[in-house]
Amino acid sequence: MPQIRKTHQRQTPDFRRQALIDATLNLLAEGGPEVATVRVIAKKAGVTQGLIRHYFSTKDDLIAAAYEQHVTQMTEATSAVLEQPFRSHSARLAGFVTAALTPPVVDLRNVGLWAGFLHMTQTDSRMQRVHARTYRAFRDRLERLIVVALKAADLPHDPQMSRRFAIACNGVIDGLWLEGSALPDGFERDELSEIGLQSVGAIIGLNLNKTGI
Amino acid sequence: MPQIRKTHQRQTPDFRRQALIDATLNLLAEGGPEVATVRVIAKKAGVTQGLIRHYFSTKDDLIAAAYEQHVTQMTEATSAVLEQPFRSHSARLAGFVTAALTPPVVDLRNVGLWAGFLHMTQTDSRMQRVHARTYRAFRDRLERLIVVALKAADLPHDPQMSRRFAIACNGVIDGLWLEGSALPDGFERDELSEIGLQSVGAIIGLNLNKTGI
DNA sequence: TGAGTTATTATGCGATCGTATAATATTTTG
DNA sequence: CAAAATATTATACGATCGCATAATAACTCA
Repeated sequence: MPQIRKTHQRQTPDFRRQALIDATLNLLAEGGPEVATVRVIAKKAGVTQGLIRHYFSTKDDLIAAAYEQHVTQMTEATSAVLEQPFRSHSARLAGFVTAALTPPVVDLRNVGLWAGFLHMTQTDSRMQRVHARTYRAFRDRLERLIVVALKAADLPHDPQMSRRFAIACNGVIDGLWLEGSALPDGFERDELSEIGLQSVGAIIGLNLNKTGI
Repeated sequence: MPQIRKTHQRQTPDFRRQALIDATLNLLAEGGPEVATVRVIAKKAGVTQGLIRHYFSTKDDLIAAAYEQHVTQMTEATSAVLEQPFRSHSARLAGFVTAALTPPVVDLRNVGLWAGFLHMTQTDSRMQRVHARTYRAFRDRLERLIVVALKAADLPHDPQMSRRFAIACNGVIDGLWLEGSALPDGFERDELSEIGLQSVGAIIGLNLNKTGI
């Protein structure tokens, strides 16, 4: 009986979509938009370039899908820590800040993606909406944590102040995230999150450094 | 006498080089690497694309020249403030931090450029050297300012500690710079620099908020 | 097992990419 | 004012871009 040589294997749509999205994100993170061409993406995903059109009506569609997944994943990676119990509201806030300043959130890959997506989020309206929504979700969550921690410590707080606190803390966190991700060897282990806790604590007037868990 | 129609005007090499570099930076900042093609750059500079080859041996050469000018300009914009006299060493440090967190250093254009250049600085060895040199120059200057301010305040300091302080403060500054530039409407006037002074002060244990000039 | 479904490959098209070279216009100079 | 120098334009080439369509292979199910 003749040996039939399979040229390829069928996969489920979900599998292929995911492979294409992953390849897109990896290329975008490593080489930026110029490198992430349809042909290179397809090759990295282990398919031929025609298949992209079969799953995404256009390249921009694939990019947008990849962006949506990336920001969702980033948000979840930071928020997951809040599911566990904490000894105090301060510790809860500290845990959140620490998670945002620790791998896998702090990662050169994520900075590369952030840079690669920046201009698109300023131009493409679809990605603009996703960006705005995600940014506000993170900051609002941070603000709620701050307010609760201030209340528990019997410190004064009002809406205007807490909003400003949240903006400031968000800025510090983003900055440290940027620095730590872009310069992996620039900080020692846990140094980044310690600085983050100290800074956030200084901004809102609460000591977060040794709150335990 | 016949009307002779000039098709173009000659310009000095410096003028054309500068026009090409400016066009490159503007396009890179607004649209990223994909938009900054030789044809678009030439058009924005008011010349035809062939002229690029006349002044730069390759496109990468032009990009590298543009990057070099950009980082130099950024550094100078921040350091210029140190030329003026200050009432105290703390005020001097505060002035430096404030300058780094105020326009024209804080600018959406600069973030766009930073994002556009990121992958190149990770890949191209020439741009990598420029990046490393500039980053260290900024951080070292910050460290010297911190050490002097600590000494003047009779606070303890040692090499290891001041290095860590400089890294941390640099991180906070970069973060706030990023946040303030990318979200121009997210902060009120002077809010960013105030947060920066508060955070840097908290990190090194010195009150910088109302040091005057 | 054979027809139907569709995932996948194969191939081609027009546009644009960076680069190279020739032609031309402008300015300088002897 | 003619000739040399060179800044600038004009044009072309091969490679690659995103996208479209046809051909083929793999799987499903009556």
